[in-house]
Amino acid sequence: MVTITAKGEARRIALQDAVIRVLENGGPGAVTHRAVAGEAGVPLAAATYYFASIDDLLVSALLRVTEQQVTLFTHLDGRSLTDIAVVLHDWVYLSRASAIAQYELLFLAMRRDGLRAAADLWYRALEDAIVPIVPNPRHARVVALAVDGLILRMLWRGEPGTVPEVEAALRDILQSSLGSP
Amino acid sequence: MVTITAKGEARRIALQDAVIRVLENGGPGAVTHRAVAGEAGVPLAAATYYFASIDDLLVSALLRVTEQQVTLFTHLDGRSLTDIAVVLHDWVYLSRASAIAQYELLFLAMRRDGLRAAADLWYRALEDAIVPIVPNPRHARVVALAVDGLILRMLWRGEPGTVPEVEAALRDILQSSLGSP
DNA sequence: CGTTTTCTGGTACATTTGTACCTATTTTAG
DNA sequence: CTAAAATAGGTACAAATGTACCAGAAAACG
Repeated sequence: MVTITAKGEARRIALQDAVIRVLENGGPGAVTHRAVAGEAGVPLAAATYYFASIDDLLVSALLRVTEQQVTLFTHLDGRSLTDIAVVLHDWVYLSRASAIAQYELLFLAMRRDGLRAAADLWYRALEDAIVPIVPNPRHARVVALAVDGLILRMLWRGEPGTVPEVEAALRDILQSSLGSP
Repeated sequence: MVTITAKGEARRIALQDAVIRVLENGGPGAVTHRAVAGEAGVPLAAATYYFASIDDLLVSALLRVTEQQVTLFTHLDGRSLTDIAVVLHDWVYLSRASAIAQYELLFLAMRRDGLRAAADLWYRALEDAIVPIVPNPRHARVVALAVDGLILRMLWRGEPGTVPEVEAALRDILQSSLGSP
């Protein structure tokens, strides 16, 4: 019978989180069984025990951050623009490792079919979070594209760097498609 | 005295191009001296001779695609929207390796200072190509963000996949900021 | 209780990697 | 033409990596 112990699950999660941290520091190339095990503070065999291949490790860890971000974005329904700016700002700058890992996922998904579903989830969540704010679906799509580009720019340049600046950028993006609200 | 032979330069370029192809197939992790040398059809020692470290190889190859793309985008000045759509479409789908490498560059630039300048070049070229089309600078910034997001989506999803569809997407993006042309 | 499965932690090994080194050969400069 | 520099191509080796294996501890379960 297949039983899942709580302790085992905790270690699995610890390993997934370690992958994210390794990803932030050294990029996808640095994600090795040994590096992840060391980061998680578990012996090497634990990493190979819970995740047979290095791919399992990547897929699992990146599915995890995707889930986290999807829930983060789906809870933005009735929020104000300032609240959204705070969420975006905190995600990019305070959870930078997750944010970077998230986009590394998108690129891995270009090559690995196992990640397609996760990447799709991300795109859908982004659009779903925007649709209630921008009723016109065609405009919503454009806004989603611009927000995607904005996140990339924040990750790379560090600007806009403050919550008010992020809010201003979001306002600029939305204003261009709010001619008929 | 430092002399640069034409033959040597040709091999250097062949190696840079090989990096791009390896990057497309296997991602950054697959870029090894041996893989690149094999892809370029030169012995291993040639790769280590022209590029001391693997980092030199990456930086050099990615600077190359950046240059190519920058010249591609800066020549769009007076072109029609259809022409721009063709350029974008062909770049993403026909030079897919270059396009992917280009974005891998942006991610590597998050971690390596040696790539900051190249990544900056790319962002600047994208904005400079848009400014003549969208006079209002604030709107131009939003359009640049949306185009960036559009490229990402094309790379990942393969849609919009045809030139007319790309043109339609561009038109949607521009329309939102063309209230006063 | 015992036993069956799950987990732990350690070690070993073949493979791949970066890199250094060496000797011919070709190209350039004077 | 000659000497020097640049390039070519081969090989060797230490380090790192994925992965398999094993014996013992802990937990689950009848």
